[in-house]
Amino acid sequence: MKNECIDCECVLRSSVNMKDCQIEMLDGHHAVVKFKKGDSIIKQGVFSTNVIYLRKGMAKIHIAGPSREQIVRLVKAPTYLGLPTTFGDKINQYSVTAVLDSEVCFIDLEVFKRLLGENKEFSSFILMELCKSELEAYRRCASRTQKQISGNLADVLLEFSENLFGADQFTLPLSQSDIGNWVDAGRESINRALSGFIQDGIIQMQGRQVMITDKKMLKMISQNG
Amino acid sequence: MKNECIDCECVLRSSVNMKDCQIEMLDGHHAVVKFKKGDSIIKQGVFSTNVIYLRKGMAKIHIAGPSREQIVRLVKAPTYLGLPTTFGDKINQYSVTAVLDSEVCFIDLEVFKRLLGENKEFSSFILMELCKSELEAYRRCASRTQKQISGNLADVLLEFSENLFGADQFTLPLSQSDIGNWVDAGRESINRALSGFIQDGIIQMQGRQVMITDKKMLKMISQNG
DNA sequence: TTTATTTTGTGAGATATGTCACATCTTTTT
DNA sequence: AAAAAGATGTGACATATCTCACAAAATAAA
Repeated sequence: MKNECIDCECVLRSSVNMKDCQIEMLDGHHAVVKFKKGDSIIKQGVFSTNVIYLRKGMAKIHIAGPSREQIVRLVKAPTYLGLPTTFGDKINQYSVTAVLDSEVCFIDLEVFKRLLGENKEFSSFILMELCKSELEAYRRCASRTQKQISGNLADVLLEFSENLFGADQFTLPLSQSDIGNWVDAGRESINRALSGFIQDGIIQMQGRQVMITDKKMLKMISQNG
Repeated sequence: MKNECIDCECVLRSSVNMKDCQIEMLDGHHAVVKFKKGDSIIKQGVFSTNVIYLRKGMAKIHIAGPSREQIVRLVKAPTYLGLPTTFGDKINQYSVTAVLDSEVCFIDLEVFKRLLGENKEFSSFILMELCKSELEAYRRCASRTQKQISGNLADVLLEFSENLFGADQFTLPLSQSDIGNWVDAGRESINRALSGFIQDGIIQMQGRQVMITDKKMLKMISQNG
């Protein structure tokens, strides 16, 4: 188990020069856990003293809204999760659920904080990540409310294709109902919009397998839809 | 001009032990500027090498959406602005416009970064701020889309009353049109909802002066509206 | 395999908001 | 002070989505 961290993307990913003693500190205070798709990784409202590093897989971040649970973001490994828990009361501020089989590293909060203090590169890396998240949140907010369903659905498909999977063919990790929840639309509306895309020859589907056949059109719809 | 920073909330606010040399560094690389309400403080798309500290006043953060400009947040002093500009290409990622007469401190980006690196307390303070922002963005996202107009309007009024002004009586710093833009509603709908509130004795208005007379009801509407 | 449970596919009607159209008022500019 | 620009009321109508209702598939559980 010793020196597991040295090879972990957790460290590499931050492209940070960790000192040996810092890596050892990590090694001594973490635990790697596997989650199957559908498993809950972080539960909103629960006390926690860990930062979570998603090593492999994909997860949805969802938060309790006034009337129902709402998906606010879909993330793929590698990435940190649960950072907002670090401040204040150590209560998880949102939930995270695996949407693909995933592997996760629990890092002790105190160790994480100490590392932030000791390693400038590391802390500036985390800072950048947070900036990007905030920006993304703003952008999505503006985008979602200004487009109608087909536009938002196009966005989702493009996000899968370009960011999450990096391929024109992929298997949807979310149900239509979840997609609807994510983009603020009803499940039925998503279904109809999806059917429309198939009809128009923009995508092909068999089960949850999606193949984008007319990406240009999809981008068109994403922009003016 | 020397040692202006020592008294500035900019430093106090971060409740950080700045070394004298660090404060001097700030002193040498900043500029205080006043903005009248309506003035643009940050323009999206423009190159910038400054972080901005809002010392006094209030401002709206807005971002270009696919079809129009969208207000994503309203902030009051004291707070930092434009942090996302720090990463990447130094292009402002959103716009900020004063909604009240404001006072702003432009801090050189490099100096700011150096400070982050040198002062752990400072960087962890900024980190916390970013975490909070991200969370707030998620919450608002979930909230806005799950409520209808009266609920969102109630939220806005409560936000003014509790967070922004800390009083039950205040002057709206935004036009109804802006409020609508902020909560994803048409100007007309906001107007009608506002009239409804007045009719129901929840608020009183004369011009943009608002007085909340039935806060309980307002909170009710905020929750189940 | 059989039985539950969760997803997906579609229709028809209800509705909260958006949109357009004007008529005041206010505030700013000239 | 006059003119121009912007902000606010308010009505009538159009419409994109939601909601409800059911049936068929697909998945998971027993």
